Amino acid sequence: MHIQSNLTLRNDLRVTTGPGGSHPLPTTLRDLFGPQATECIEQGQALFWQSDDASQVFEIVAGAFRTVRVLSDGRRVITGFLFPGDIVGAGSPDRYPGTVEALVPSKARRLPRRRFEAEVEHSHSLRSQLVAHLSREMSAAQEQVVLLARKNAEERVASFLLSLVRRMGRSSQSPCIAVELPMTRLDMADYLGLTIETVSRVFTRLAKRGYIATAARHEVTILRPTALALLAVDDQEDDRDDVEIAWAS
Amino acid sequence: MHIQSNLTLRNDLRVTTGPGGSHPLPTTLRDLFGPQATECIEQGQALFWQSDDASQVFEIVAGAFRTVRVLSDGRRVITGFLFPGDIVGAGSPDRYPGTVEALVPSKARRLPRRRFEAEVEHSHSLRSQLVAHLSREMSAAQEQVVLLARKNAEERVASFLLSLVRRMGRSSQSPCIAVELPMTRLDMADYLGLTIETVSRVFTRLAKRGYIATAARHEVTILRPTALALLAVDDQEDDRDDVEIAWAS
DNA sequence: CGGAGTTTTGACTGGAATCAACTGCGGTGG
DNA sequence: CCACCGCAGTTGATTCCAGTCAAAACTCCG
Repeated sequence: MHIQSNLTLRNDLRVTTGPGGSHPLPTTLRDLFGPQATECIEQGQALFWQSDDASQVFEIVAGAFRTVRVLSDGRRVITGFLFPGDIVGAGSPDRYPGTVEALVPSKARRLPRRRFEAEVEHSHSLRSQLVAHLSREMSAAQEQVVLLARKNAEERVASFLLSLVRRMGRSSQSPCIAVELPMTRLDMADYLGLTIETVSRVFTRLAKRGYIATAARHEVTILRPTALALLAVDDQEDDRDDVEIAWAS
Repeated sequence: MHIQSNLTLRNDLRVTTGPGGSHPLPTTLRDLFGPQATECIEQGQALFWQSDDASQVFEIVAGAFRTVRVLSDGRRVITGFLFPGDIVGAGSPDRYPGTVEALVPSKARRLPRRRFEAEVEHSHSLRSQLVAHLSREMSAAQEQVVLLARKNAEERVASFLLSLVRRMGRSSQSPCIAVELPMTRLDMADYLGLTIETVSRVFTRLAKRGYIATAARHEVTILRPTALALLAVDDQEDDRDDVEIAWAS
């Protein structure tokens, strides 16, 4: 029951403006989106809505997104943020579990779910990548559960900032790290299970203590990463043994 | 293309807990564990520990388990409970994300992960079941995120009780439902992001209002399921279209 | 400059945590 | 049998962290 449709699926659409260049064979999940057209999503626009038929899988190409759930009485929860390279919709065979909205003008590619699944079906490597992908999503969700169940406001914000650093990757290995915050304070609050006021207060408190500096509205500089990591508690306990903490007063 | 017809398998219970029925072909993930020996795990004993090499996959046969994470300073979080029929360890290719401990004397079967993966590799049907399984785990985790981020103590307890009813299955369709609680108040508290005292207070409050009755220590009767469902808010918003809101005063 | 939306700051409130005492129950053994 | 213990759970008094309400300050626009 093998179908050697790799060639037919790739068609002969040229890869347009992709940062990746040529794609001889889909060796990663991302590569599957190579031939797809890049769509522009303006700020606030949704990629898809909660409970929609999950008929498409998306790759984020540029910008940033939030995944939103809303309770019947209006309470809002953001279950995650999406950044370039992320794939969304792969783990929901039925309905999308939340609405995905662009935080800033963004770009994405889409693939019909049947195409995505067919491709994954053909390749052992892609299959294990998919499982690994779902596993990573799961452990992120569990980390969030720990944060919401047992961390206080400061610990939540500290964990959040560090997770952003980890995902966006620190460019230089300088002691201070600049982090872009494409989301608003409200988005952070709804992600961290806090209010906008509490998030704001924690930011100023951390700034006064010299842990961070809030340059522009949507940018934070982390001045003392190790101190912040202490605040964040066990933030995803890697068994790193290079703990080496700087006890600067 | 041949994509359809992989959804034909219904996930839920067929003849389970039968003492060693015949297993002609593994058609469900559970069937894979059929030939394995059933191990007895006594109360408090762990099936595996957080950060252990995830070299085994388990099927819960009898009893009940909790999945525990502990922060460095001792704060405890229970990320989930496991009941007969559940499969655990399938979604963690690397390390187990938490410690799984028996709440009561329990039984389980184990399969080496390589065997599990090899079997799944052979069968298209098992593969899609695995994805469905991971997807269900994911949506449970997200439901927990919503609960922890935005629900108050009463709503959390109400949601919890209803989720137990949903999982254990109401035996009779009588208006009142007896639910067994194999876990202690502390377990519930650590699952719901509350303290033991708050859980206790909410139980008595719900009992005084006639929503539930606490018969024995480890048993609750739900007297008014629909009232409790209202309290639980949007508890996993099925897209029921019989919304029909009563705008009483 | 003005106006709307976002963020910050302040005063006060409230719900859950904390601290502490008590109850009830099951087991154990005198 | 019952006195004793220990544990799980309940109840009460008080505290405190984050929420709420309100207003001011800042930004980004035209």
